[in-house]
Amino acid sequence: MPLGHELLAQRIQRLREIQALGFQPYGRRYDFTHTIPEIVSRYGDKDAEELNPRVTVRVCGRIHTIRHMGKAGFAHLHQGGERLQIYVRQDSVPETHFRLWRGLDAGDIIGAEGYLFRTRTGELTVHVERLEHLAKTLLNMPEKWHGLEDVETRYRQRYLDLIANLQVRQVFLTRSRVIASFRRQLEARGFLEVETPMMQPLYGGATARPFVTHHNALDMDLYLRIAPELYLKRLVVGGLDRVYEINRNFRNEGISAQHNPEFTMLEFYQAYTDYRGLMDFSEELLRQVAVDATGSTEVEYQGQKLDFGRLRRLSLREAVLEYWEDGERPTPEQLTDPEWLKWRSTRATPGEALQDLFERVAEKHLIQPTIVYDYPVETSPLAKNKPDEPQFVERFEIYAAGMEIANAYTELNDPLEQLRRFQAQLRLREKGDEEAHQMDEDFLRALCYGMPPTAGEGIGIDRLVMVLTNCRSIRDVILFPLLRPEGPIGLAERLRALDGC
RNA sequence: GAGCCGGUAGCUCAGGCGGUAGAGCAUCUGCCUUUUAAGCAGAGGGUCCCGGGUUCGAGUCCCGGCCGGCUCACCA
Repeated sequence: MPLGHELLAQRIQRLREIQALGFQPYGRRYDFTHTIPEIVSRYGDKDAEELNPRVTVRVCGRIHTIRHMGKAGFAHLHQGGERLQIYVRQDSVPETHFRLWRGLDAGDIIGAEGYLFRTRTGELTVHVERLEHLAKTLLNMPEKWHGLEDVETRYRQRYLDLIANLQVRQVFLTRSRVIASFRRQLEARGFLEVETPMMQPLYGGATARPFVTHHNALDMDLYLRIAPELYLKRLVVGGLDRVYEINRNFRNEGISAQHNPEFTMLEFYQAYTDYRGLMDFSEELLRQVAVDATGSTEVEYQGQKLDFGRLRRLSLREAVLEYWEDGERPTPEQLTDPEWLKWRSTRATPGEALQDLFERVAEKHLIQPTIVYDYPVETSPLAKNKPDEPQFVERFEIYAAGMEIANAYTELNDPLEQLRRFQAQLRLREKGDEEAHQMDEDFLRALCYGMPPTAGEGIGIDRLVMVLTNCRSIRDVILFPLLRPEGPIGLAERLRALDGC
């Protein structure tokens, strides 16, 4: 009989023993007096005298380690990312409670009532007088020393990863603080949080291939959104001058350490400002997010110090010139010369070639948080032209750790120019570019009613969290990253065999 | 999609040139009333990812597949 089965049989047997002792293997509510983090912060620095007269507490948590020693024993309970030791001795608890204690396993969730004391080695510990059983583990916990290291298991069974690896909990707490910080800051500046369609009859707002789904009752195909942009701008037309949305985008493209098919984006739009205004705003936002998430504007990423205290700013063309490596550095004029660009990229238009050049030459060097501004019009179908250089648009991206983490621009609000841009996209589409924009005539109609001058920005939450938590892979900041199915697990069958259900 | 690396006990990992599969933790039994990677004595536990092939013999060599990681490509 394989161990997995034998162990499961033992644990199932133990359920009956717990019941026979008058406890419930899966208990009901437990009215604790303190969480374990509360105990630690309140009594963690109290010495033995300060714990007299006795402080009685009721605590609960999951057993992580358990040390049985004949007629007594110790265990560490975990709750809320903190741990607390409990001490159970035969002559301090009712007999059935001690028998319950003898049958407890690492992984079980229990409640313990007793008084606080310091052990010989000085560790704050609950001297238990009553136990309660709250949940039985039927499966073995990962090893106490190494924890759960298998990357695949960590992603597939994130619950186990969270139990075994406390740092993982920290990453997701930080992620939550990042999002809360954005909400707080946007709220404070009068931004309204909205929700726009995730299922869209036309997709747009970014260059990407969509997921397609189908609505049965309406018998129509729908696209999972690749961006909320066109809906958010409709709202600005409608007079919601400051709106934002934090939600998932879906892009049917490759998976990598920086790409998950669904990812979380903050998009916000502010009327009556432009991309220069958003540069200043972004700087403030990111500085405060870094502080709220990590306590400092400086964070360490893969051995390098990144400073969100101030964002460096340089134009896309300056970035290409600065990081040029191969052969003779081009002149600024050459970077806008279609003939020169044609020979330096396989892309069809001068603007695409220039951006291609930027991505190849400069992107990987942009380690410190940096604003890169003024992008070619060909790659930015929704952004407003620069008045003095119409082949460029008022657009910037923010880079950190060599990754693009934000994209912003002065929004194109001229419907006639928008129509021309859509037509240019349609021509690309006809040439087989699946990522080119579709014509969205309702969006065009909205612009025809007049959209105030507006600037908008999207910030990739996952990537920003990677940088702030020193994670190398986007899968480490997404609780359940997309994986191929693992195949049959076989647990249901084993449980059925053991329980006869 | 391509290249490289990996998959061995519940977990973390060893297994030299092909010869009946190992450790620590966990589990079970006994001892142990302030331990903390508790300790001591004993025991059980394996579809070596799956399927073919070579061989007297395959965890090991070859081919195909599955799953994952990394690096590219694409992308944010």
